[in-house]
Amino acid sequence: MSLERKGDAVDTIIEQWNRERPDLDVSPMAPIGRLKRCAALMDRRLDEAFTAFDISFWEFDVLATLRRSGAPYCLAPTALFSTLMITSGTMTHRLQRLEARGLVERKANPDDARSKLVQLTDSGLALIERAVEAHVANEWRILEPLEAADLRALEESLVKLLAVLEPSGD
Amino acid sequence: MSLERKGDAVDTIIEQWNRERPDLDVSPMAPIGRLKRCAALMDRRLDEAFTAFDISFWEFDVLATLRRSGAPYCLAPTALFSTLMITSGTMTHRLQRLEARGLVERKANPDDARSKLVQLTDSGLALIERAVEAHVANEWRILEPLEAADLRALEESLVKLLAVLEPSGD
DNA sequence: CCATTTTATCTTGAACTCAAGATTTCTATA
DNA sequence: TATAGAAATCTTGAGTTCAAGATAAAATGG
Repeated sequence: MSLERKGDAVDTIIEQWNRERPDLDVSPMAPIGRLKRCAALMDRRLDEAFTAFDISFWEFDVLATLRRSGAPYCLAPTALFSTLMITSGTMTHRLQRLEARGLVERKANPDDARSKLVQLTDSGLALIERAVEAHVANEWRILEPLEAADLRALEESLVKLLAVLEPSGD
Repeated sequence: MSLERKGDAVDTIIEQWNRERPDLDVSPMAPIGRLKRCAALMDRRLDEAFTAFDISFWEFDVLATLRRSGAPYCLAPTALFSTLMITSGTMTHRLQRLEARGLVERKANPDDARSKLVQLTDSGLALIERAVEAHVANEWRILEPLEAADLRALEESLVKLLAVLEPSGD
């Protein structure tokens, strides 16, 4: 039951605060600090799959959003940057890069002249089809060391945390 | 037992992939996607506490690392950027900013002329003492909607995930 | 004690991001 | 149908980050 756990980086931080500021109860730093650290380490692991395709995380994100929207793999910029949690300016920049690489193309929106739709090119589609396979395989590999029960518990915990954090919970 | 859960953003993404690429088992996207999304949303919430002190997240991070190292609140740059998971170049830039704001100062290292130690100024110390209090209070506030048992479960899950991701597990 | 290697840090240049403001087009309504 | 307000996007400028290379000092092995 009470297995001794070797302290990780977050344990060290909390011990330091307890020594320096015993007046503060910093226990929320445990889940929050680990969340941040897990996310940072996870990003690095995920990036490894993308470099094999010469794309970065954000390029994958945009292409994958278009791909999973279904044929004809075409969305308005607003739909993209809302989903991706980035600003419109960042979206403009990303689209320029992707268009320059020939992975997406812009076309007039017949219903709204304010926007130019973004569509996967054949080349972009071919790339994302292979990249997403490698990405998912990589995710399986990363999580493989976790016991099935632990993975389920993690999933369940994150569902509850996300529900608390989602803007809809304002 | 089987309460219906309203789908979140990650559920939508997984449903899309299942429709578009039924050949792929994308179930690892559930925990990984939520981890990323939780981390992004958490960052925003944490930032709110810092803006009240006119500092950004990275400024807090550096000052806090110095503060919790204990008196005399003085570390070598390498110790700082290793802890903070950033490159040396980024550290140089951050230190220049913090020094310009009068929150840290540089002093010769008597034991190693290659490094100039970084130390909190009185002003920097005063700032971080107040900022960390606000930060911890904010963390309590953010997690407060979670049931105690759920918080414990989350904590436990993240410990296990972090153990899998930490570089020591190479 | 000298040459080599390692360590610590800084410099440089490019990339990515955001906030705020500008532009163009749509929408509702008087 | 004008017109004000809303919406979609782009532009601009500044800030943050990293990778790679430069520099200086320390440690190591004869």
